[in-house]
Amino acid sequence: MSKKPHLDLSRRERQIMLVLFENGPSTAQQVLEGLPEPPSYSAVRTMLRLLEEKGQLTHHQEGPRYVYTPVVSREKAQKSALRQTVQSFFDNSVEQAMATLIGMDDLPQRDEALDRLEQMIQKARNEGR
Amino acid sequence: MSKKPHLDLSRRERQIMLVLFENGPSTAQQVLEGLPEPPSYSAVRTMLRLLEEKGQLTHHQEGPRYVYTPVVSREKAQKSALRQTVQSFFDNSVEQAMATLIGMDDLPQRDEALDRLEQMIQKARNEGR
DNA sequence: CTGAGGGTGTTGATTTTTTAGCACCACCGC
DNA sequence: GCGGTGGTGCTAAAAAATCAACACCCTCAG
Repeated sequence: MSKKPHLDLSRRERQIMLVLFENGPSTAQQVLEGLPEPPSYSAVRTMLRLLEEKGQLTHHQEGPRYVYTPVVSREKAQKSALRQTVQSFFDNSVEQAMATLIGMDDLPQRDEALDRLEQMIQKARNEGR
Repeated sequence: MSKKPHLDLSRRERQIMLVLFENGPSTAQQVLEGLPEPPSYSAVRTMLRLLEEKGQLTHHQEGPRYVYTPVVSREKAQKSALRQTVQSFFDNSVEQAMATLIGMDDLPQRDEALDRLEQMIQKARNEGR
């Protein structure tokens, strides 16, 4: 099993996985709607089946159709994605990444968010030991 | 110009860009060394030229050889990467992403890092308005 | 019963990506 | 001067990814 799943996927495969992570479990139709420069419905289904073969997805039947879900849990995917980003773009410095996040202007309700952040820090401190 | 550069790149192209962002400006040889399942030196050079055509890279001569650099500044790439990750995996919640980062176990000198984080928050508060 | 609608599996063709080979040039040591 | 080393550009071929067409199956309305 590769450590960097994203790097092993082709462009469309990646796009599809992202749609799935963004929107949660979806049917072929829904995935199609989430794709940029959408191909044919048929093409999407092929990709989905392929991704399933590669072990990236599972499907379960829901009524008359298939609903696809990433095999990796959202939590793992989150960590993995962040770790990857931090490594590639921040020299492995979690701290720097945090600094950049704080600086992101589009943070809504900034003040409240900062408050909650402080609480998180406190919590982290306590749990630390 | 697309807003999501990563999604428009093929697998190898992406891998190469990442190497460049991780290691900074590099020669073809260095890029090659940074690649997983490394292809031939020649193949790498072709990709580099291609990426340059697509406007992702520039090169400048350094002594006898070329050194390639991403066109997008590191800062922009950082923000863009984080934004993308937050959007795809965290439902656009910067806060949740922060929480996950704080929880990353491999944070070295955890306590000091938390201290500095608090300072960052203070600073953000003041600069906020 | 029968045909339309909406789903699936399979397959082959097209397009893109990826690769490696080859020709050329500059520099350096002998 | 001359061959070897190490870089480049270009290009064709191999491999992978992407796509769309087609056949089949089920369900349900008329």
